[in-house]
Amino acid sequence: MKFEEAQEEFIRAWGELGSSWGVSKTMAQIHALLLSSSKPLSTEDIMNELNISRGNANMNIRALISWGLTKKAFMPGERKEYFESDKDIWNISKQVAQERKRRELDPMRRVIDELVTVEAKTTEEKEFKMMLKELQSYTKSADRLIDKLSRSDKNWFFKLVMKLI
Amino acid sequence: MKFEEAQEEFIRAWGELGSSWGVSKTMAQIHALLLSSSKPLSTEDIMNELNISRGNANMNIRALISWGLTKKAFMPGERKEYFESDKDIWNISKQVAQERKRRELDPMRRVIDELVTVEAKTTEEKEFKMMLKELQSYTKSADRLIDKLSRSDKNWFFKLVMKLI
DNA sequence: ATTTATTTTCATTTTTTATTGAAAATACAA
DNA sequence: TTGTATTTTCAATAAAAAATGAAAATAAAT
Repeated sequence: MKFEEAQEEFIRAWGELGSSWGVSKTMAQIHALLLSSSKPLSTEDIMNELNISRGNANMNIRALISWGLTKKAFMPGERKEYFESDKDIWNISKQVAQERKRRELDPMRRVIDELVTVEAKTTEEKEFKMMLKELQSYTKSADRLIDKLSRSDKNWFFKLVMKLI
Repeated sequence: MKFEEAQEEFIRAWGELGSSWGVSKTMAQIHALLLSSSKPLSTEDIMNELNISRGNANMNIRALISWGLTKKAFMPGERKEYFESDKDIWNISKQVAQERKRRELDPMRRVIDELVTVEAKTTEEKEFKMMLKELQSYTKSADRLIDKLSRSDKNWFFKLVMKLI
C-alpha cells in the first residue's frame, strides 16, 4: 500500500470514528491529516487536501486548538499561520480524556451530586436514590482515574496493562 | 428535591450526555426513564412520559435492546410488551464498553492493522508508519483491557482504583 | 376465520447540525 | 497612512439525523 492511499484511508477512518464520539467529522479529519503529515500545514493546505471551505477549515482548526490537540507552528518568514498536531498517542489520549472529563463528566457529577439529595419515601424512590448513589460512586472513581492518568507516563500505563491482562 | 423533579432532571442530563457520546438523545432518555423506574414500562408509558411518537419510542427501545441495555419484561396476563433496564452501574459500564469495542474499536483496529503495512521510503512516510504502529499498540491494549474488564467483577474494579489513586 | 390489540415499518416532515462563501475584521508591510 | 494578505464571522444554504404518524404486518383472542 502506498503512502497516499494509507493516508486517505486513515483520514476516512478517523473521521468516521469522530462521528461516533460526538465530534464533528471534519474536525477529526483535519486531526488525522495533521497526524499523518510531518510538516505543519496552512489553512489553505487543509482546505485543498480535504476539499472544504475556508470557513469550515478555520472553525474546525479552532476547535482542535480548544481541545488542545493542535497548535500553531512558528514558521519563520511566513505570513500565513501553520498548524501541527502532537503525534504522541499517549499525549493525545490524556488530552482527550481530560477534555471529556471537563466537558461531560464534571457537569454530570455536579448534577448527580445534587440529585442524590432527593427525598425518598416509597420503596421505588429509595431504589432510584440507591442507583444514583452507585452512579455517584462510579463517576467519582472515573474522575480520580482520569486525574491519575493525566499525571502518569506512558510506561506506567503499559506496565499496568501487562499486570492486568 | 422531590422524586419527580429529580427523575426529570436525571432524564434531561442523561439525554444530553448521550448526545455527546454519539447516541440518540431519545435512546438515552428512554434508558434514563427505565433506570429511574422500579416497574417495567410499556411503549405507551414511555411515549407518554417523554412526549414522543410511537415510531420513535419503538425504534429507540429496539436500539436499547440491541445495545444489551434493556430487555423485555415478562408480565403475566398482559398482552402489551413491557421493558426494563438493568440498574447495576457496573453491568451497564461493561455492556457499553463491550458494545463500543465491537462497533468502533474492532473495525478501527482492522483498518490500522492493514495500514501499518504501508511502504515507507522517505523520512516523512516512516514517521507516519511509526505513529500508526504506536496507535496499533494502544488499540491492542485497549482491546485487552476491555476484555479483562468484561470478565471482572465490581470489587476488582474498585480495589484497582483504590490501589491506583 | 374474524376481530381486535399491538408492534413495526417507512415515506414524509421536522429539527438539528454542518458547511459555504462573501463581507467584515484583523494583522502585517510598504 | 494605505494597500494587501490573511483570518474570522455569520447569515444563508445544504446535508444529515431524528421524529412523526398512518398504513402494513403481526400476534393474540373470540
